[in-house]
Amino acid sequence: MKKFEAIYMLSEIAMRDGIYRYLTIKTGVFGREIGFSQQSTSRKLNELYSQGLIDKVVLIRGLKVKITKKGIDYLMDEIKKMGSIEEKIRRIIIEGSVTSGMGEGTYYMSREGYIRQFMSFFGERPYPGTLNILLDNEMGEIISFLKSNYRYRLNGFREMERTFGDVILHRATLNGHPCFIIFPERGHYENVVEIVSSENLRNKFSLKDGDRVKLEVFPYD
Amino acid sequence: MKKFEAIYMLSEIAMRDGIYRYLTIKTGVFGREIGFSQQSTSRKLNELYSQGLIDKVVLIRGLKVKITKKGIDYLMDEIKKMGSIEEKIRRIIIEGSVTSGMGEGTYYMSREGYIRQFMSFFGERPYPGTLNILLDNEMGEIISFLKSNYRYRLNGFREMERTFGDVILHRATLNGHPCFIIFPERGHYENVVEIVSSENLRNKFSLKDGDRVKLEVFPYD
DNA sequence: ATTACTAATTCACGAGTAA
DNA sequence: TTTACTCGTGAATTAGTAA
Repeated sequence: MKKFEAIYMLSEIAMRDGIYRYLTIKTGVFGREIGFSQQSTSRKLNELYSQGLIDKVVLIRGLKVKITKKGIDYLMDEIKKMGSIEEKIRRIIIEGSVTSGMGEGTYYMSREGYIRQFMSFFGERPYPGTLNILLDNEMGEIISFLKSNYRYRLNGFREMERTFGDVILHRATLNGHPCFIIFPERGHYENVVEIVSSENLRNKFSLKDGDRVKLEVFPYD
Repeated sequence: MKKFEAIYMLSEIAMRDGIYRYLTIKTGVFGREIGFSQQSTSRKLNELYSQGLIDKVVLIRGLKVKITKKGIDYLMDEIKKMGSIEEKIRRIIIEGSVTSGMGEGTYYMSREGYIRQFMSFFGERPYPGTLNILLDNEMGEIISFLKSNYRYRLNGFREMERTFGDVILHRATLNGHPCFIIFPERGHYENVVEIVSSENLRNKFSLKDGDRVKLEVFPYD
């Protein structure tokens, strides 16, 4: 039996609380639940048993199984692996360098229409200006991911005959400092992202154009 | 392809950073790494592609793959499942009722030989007495697990012609209050566990014999 | 050189059934 | 009744190649 299949079997037993105490099952019923025939389930459980991953006692009707220490270790390994994958998913690391432009972003982030929504999400008032980061090449993929998979979005509005579009926001850190990364929902095909924070990050970190920075974006937070 | 196999494939891609950016692979090499032939790997990747779980572009030599949003969601589901299993593994819940006996345990936990080791592990001095809990039936399995899978162990010693044996310790909580559960390494076949804490738990919670309590044991902490 | 098709092979699956 | 064995069947795998 392939390792990932053993993990699947063990996790199905674990979810039914067969970890520290015996779980009573019938190969027929259990098999139907996990997608195998009675015979295959019996065979697979015996295989797990002979690998020392589960304890198994045959009863008059049915059997009781329990994951062994070795089985728990086996599961724990897989859990750790999944944990490291979760980290990769939850924390996107992108690098780039500071570029000039407190222009357009500043104008945008001083519109009360956006600020009100921003404050209702995060409870803090953004510094009325953005820090622009020119991303290293090949980061465009990530931008397009962040544009279509977001948690926070500021609705657009009209103000004095001008239309302001929807804006997408992600929690992020710049050199470890909490901030937000924003994109206009439409347009924006360049390799530049804008950073918003309650502070003036350019001053706070004494950033000059061309300085390297590390951004971590948290699309699931 | 079975779901758990798709998860396996996706996690192998994820671990190679094929999450937000394209990962360049060759079906032959990648296949060897993950335990399949070149042909099977090609077939499986195409299957993932037709299920919308990965993006895939064939290059002149090799191909580039990237997990899609759908694939990430798929992985995230599995990660959550593993997280819930981890909880079950790390937190063993047992219930029982208070029983009398500040006797033997008290004598033991006032021996400096044990106290010194206890303090070097946990930095606190145990109250010189134990609270005994009679476990509900069928908990014996768990005791035997905790006896053989421990993190903390106090070495035995000789004192005034008497031999004190090794003692096994686990972090735990009693009704949510941090404490320790102890067993003598040898003997102890009853259905009773002893609880040690820096405080007198019986007084703190006004426990009388027969009162129901909930214990959580953390064998991995 | 590398993917992916086709064909040969294997081995996993489940029906039937003994225990 | 339910497990688990035997065995026929077919799906999955890989070897051989075409593209």
